[in-house]
Amino acid sequence: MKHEFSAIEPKWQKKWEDAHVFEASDDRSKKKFYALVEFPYPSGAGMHVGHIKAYSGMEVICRKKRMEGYNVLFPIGFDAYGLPTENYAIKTGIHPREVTDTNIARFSSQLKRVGFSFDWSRVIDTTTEDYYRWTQWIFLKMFEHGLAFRDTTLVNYCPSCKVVLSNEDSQGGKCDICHNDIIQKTKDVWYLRITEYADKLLAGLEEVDYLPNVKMQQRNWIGKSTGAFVRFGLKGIEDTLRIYTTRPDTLFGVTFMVIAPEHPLIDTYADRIANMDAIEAYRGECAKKTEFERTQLVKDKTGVRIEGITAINPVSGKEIPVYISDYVMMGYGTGAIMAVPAHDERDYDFAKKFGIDIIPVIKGGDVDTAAYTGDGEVINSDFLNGYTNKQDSIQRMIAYLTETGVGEGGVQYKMKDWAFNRQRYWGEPIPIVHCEHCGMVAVPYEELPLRLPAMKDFKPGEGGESPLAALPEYVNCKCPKCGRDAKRETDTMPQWAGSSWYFLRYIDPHNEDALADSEKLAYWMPVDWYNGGMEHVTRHLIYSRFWHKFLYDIGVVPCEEPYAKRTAQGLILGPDGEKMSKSRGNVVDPNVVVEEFGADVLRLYILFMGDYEKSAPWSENSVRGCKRFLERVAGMTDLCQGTGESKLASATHKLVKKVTSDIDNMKFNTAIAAMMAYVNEVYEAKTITKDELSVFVRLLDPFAPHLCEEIWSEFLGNADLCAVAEWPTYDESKTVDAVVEMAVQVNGKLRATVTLPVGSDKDTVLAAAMADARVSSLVEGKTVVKEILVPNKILNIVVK
RNA sequence: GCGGGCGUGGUGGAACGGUAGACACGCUGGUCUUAGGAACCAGUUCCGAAAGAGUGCAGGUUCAAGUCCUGUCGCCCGCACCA
Repeated sequence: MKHEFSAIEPKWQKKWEDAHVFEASDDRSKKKFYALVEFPYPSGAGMHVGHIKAYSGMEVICRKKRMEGYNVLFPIGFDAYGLPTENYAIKTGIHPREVTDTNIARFSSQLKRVGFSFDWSRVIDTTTEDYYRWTQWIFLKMFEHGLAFRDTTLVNYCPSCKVVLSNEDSQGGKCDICHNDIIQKTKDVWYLRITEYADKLLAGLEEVDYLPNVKMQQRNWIGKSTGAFVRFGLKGIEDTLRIYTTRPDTLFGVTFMVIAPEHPLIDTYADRIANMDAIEAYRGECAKKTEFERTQLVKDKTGVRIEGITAINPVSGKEIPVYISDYVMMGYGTGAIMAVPAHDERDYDFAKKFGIDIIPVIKGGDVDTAAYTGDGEVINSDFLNGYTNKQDSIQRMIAYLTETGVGEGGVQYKMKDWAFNRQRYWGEPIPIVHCEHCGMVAVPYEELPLRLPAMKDFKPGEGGESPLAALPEYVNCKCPKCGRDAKRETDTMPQWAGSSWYFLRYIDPHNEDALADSEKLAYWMPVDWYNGGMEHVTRHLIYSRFWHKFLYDIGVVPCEEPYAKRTAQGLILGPDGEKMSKSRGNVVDPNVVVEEFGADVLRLYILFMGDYEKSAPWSENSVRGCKRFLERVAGMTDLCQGTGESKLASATHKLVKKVTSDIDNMKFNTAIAAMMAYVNEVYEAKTITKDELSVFVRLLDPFAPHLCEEIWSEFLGNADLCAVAEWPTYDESKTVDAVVEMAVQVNGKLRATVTLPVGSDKDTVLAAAMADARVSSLVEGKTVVKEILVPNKILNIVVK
């Protein structure tokens, strides 16, 4: 048989579709397997080989699970709201609705050409009314529970995209969409109170099976620290300066304090400050720097002493100076710190530069040369002297602070509340009405969806307001509560909204009464296995866990964690070993590969490249190797000699065992390598039985399903599709050969190999070993100290 | 700076502490071809006639180390003036 992929691939794709074999059933008596991949953003650039890799792993696992009899849910959809589409629409004048529909059609056909076994009957588009209706519903539930709120604070703002960004979207000080510098701006924005779930998000990580570095990155992002809040008195002022510290045990070592340039203390007491000019000048300099610059310029400490404000150490009563410096951030803790130069490197640098006292309060180290951050006995600290255990002294100090009313224990998170609104058109409208009399009022649930109005000109306003603000018929409305004239919120939700719950909608995508039926949710949730990219770990993955936990708390979903297991695929690099990008011109288009080599080859090669979780460069030559392999597979039909005994019996059982366990462990590359080796054996033996070929075809089917269907049905004559055939099983006792080749070592060095029956005892192996001239010459005349036998593997003779 | 991971042929990469380099690419030679960037066959870690050496480097544990331990160098990723 020849492998004519261009003829057979569309044929089998049609048969799969007609037979509905990949549609999950709601037959709840069957064991379920819910596999999820990150649904694509349907950009104008089309699919990327990276998409194919991201889906191929779960694809193989799902095809195998189906053959093993599971009720498999393997859905796909489109995360279609967002700035790239809107920007493209503005540039070309084509409406984002039209752009989105075109792109979704293109993506769908590309995915189908690769032969992915998605359940197309459940496809989702986050921009459709019957979908975003529920996105808005969840938002209103959060609003109802006080988790969606407005606040005026310093926010990340992208001047180029003209939108407020969340912390997650401004990592590294760059806008996630356009990669330009972001700036800090005070603005009135919508927040989702994700910090309220910080502890739950941390605790939940203990329960789930995620890759270790995924857990680590999330823990890091949440950034929980424990310590204490302390209020320092201010000399001559009836007010206090509140700070956060993780080291309350060093309070006696405080010799100055530092507040962030934006700290409100300065404006509040401006009239008392003698050197306001110098301070204003410094603040001006800081405001010019981006957050990124401020955190990168670590080398040199700068700052200005605030003359006229003196703090009082609440435990020692000492008077201490207060500085402003940009090494303290307004966004973390209270925006003010107590500085202990003896035991903190940053404070040490600052103290050295400004000539401030350095008082050691922990024994060990030498404050003349460097800050000592290690542990040791507490000194110079009154009632705390003599403590040697850090935790004990911290607890003692917190107890003291609490008793005296100047402080208390507390925790801090690096994670911030989620800035949730975007001043843009192409997103879910926020279903809130602003009423002069009632304040912010939710649009009634029964009025959802609040439709995104059709608009011709949706360029963002120059003043940074949403395009929807220019639409009086949308803005002007009646207050749902009092019925008087009111105005609609005109901002929309960020791109991450729709993707925060999409895995729930797949379970019941056409439900009009609820986001999904609760019995169906109980059956399908949680997602058994979720595979996606590492770049989403501190964005989508954390956002969706938050939404899910909220939905659990209000009784909508049956489990606390949405994803039982999370893995991640590595990148496909360009042939030059660099990250694929348009500007480098090293992007490989999956369409071109399918065109030239076929979908089976593309799928197979992507999984054969190397470890699935690691990055690897594209190599067209290796693609050819995979093509050659599939041609040899097709050619095996010419070697197939009916039934009967075969030399390949144990090889076949071994292969079933190997491929089965390798797929479960995402070791696709070694599974494929084992199948290649098997095919090489078949060609060497020049024969394979029908039964063996039938086993082999089913093992290869998840990787190269089109060719396997062809052999399965056209050559082997099976009536049913290979896609629903039974996964082969193996007999452990038949995976062992009658004879094995064993290594013989003398003093740990390989000297010979001997071929012996399986299970040969030590004496037999020894006798065979000594029959070897080389071994016997090395052993003769020496004392044998011991002989170590690893059955069926190795014999090591130790001589002196 | 802190945390995590990784260093194996010309290349991508295999190796429950047990015959290092599976599988594939590339390369070399051959067969068949008008031709081949097609197909097939043989060879391919290094040096060598043999002995030998060999998983970044230096030690250690072990009968046995790519694998475990210590140190060191290099690369990658995450976090980062987080108090």
